[in-house]
Amino acid sequence: MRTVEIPLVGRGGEPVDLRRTLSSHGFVDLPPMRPSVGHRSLEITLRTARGRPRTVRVHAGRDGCAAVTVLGRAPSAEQLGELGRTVRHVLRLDADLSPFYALAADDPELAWVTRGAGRMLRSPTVFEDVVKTICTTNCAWSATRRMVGAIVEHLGEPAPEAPASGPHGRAFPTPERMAEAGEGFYREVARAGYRGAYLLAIAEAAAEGRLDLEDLARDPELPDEEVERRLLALPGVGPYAAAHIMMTLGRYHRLILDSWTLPTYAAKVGRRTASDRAIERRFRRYGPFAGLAFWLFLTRDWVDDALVR
DNA sequence: CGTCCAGGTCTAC
DNA sequence: GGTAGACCTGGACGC
Repeated sequence: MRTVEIPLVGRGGEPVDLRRTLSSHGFVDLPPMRPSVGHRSLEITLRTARGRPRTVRVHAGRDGCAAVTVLGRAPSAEQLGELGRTVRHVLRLDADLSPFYALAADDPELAWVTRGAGRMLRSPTVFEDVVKTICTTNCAWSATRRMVGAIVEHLGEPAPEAPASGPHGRAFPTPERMAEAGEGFYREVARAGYRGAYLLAIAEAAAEGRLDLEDLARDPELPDEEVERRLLALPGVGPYAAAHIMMTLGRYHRLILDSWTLPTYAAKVGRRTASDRAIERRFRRYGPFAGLAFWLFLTRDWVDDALVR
């Protein structure tokens, strides 16, 4: 047995569109994830509690299920179950989006999301999403890919069947491994520039137990303000990065207002510019889902674009 | 070739 | 609390 099937249903019984989930945001294009052309399936290399990481392919299965197929030699039943649970986490199937869908159903411009959109893909760990987000700040997407690619290629533990080189087939590195890498790696290999010091400081704090990022995902009782405060306290994390990380944490109250979303919104509503306040007013009706509604409004055509990428 | 700036943040006023 | 300037990197531009 190398395949396990996962029902594509949210926790509130709402539908889940796998392809739309695999196109939910740009991180799907960063190692250790790799989407197929058209985003109909996804390869991802995941750590396991015991033994080497394994690469799985997530694709459409039977009867409204996602199938998770382990590449290479067959895993143990225990490991297959573990990989399936991690994929459920990555696909965010434990979230209940039905209250959001109830609001969106009355919004002509967002009613389409109720067919199963809005499930933001997440990394297995908060640490990974924090590192990746810092690698998106103040640089072009090509630079983000270079930095994250180098981190995974040189520091990530490979699956047994991984290719000899390249970033794929390797799990995202642990904080310990990223802390060991040292300044030289971030400067000369990842070419992360001034971000290197931020990444190193966060990796060291997490490795030494001074910082528990995973707690942010584990504890739903933490108020949004407290989560945001802790994120802003991290070196290299400002308002944009905190809002983006909070979205990966399933906290959608804040809108991501940055140099891409503002002009994109303006273009979609046929204006030259758009103010933060006007956008916040437009999406206020979504309450705790405002940031998610805004994001989906901007990325509606991403699935269609994926067909021609 | 120099300047600008990309899915910003930090520090110093 | 709000606002300049500096900041690594490397493509995209203008000259």
